[in-house]
Amino acid sequence: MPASLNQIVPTPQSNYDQLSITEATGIQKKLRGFLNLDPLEKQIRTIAGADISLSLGSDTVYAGMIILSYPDLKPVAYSLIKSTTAFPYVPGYLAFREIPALLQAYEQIPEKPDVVMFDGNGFLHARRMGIASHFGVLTGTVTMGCAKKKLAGIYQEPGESRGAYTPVIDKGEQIGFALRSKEKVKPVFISPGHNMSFDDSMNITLKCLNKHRLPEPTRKAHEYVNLFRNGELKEGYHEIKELRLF
DNA sequence: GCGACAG
DNA sequence: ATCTTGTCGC
Repeated sequence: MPASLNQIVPTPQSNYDQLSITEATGIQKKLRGFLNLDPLEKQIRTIAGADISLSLGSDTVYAGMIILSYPDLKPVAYSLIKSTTAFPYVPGYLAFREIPALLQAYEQIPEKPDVVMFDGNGFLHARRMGIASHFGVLTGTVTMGCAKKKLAGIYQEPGESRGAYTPVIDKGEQIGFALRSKEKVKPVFISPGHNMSFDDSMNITLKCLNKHRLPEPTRKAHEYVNLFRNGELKEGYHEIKELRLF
């Protein structure tokens, strides 16, 4: 992580497991000062989905990031890492439980993706520092969040048609969107993580939707980490061979 | 004190 | 998140 940040937050890999909630809150408040939500200027060529798979009653975590071409959304590579976590799941502090392993998965990717979409929130957080924003500030990358449940704020139910969305507001400030990603399903919650705007997060998400409720990046990430946990995929970085029909 | 509460 | 079978509905 950037040298300037190394002075104010502990190294995720070695020190997140031992933090108290009070200390974790302090770190989130410090990181918040580095958050940038300016519009994304460069064009997107690849987007990654990040997720974790866990076994019940085990501290082992199967983390992974799957890279897709954009806007084609074809899987081109994936990075898998088996690790452990000691920090418990506490609403509002998901980053401290999942980021150490996700950082390992990210670091072993030779050609970094232009955007990383997390299975969780970014700005849509009580202290505006959900896992997507936390990871983004730590690594200086472009990130966003897509959660299956609301973490904070209030919102009006979006229209029933696919693509309808409403703002999620907290303390008079917009912190994200509630999006009907598919007809007749509960909405998903979208928010920018770091180095992109609210509009960017919504536009990117809409381009990543197909027939499913979850956008392709996180849907594929979830699929891959589960295959990894079941032993059907191996740890490490792997490129997906282009399927040639002749 | 009460309700909410990502994965 | 994960544990689990069938089942209801588009």
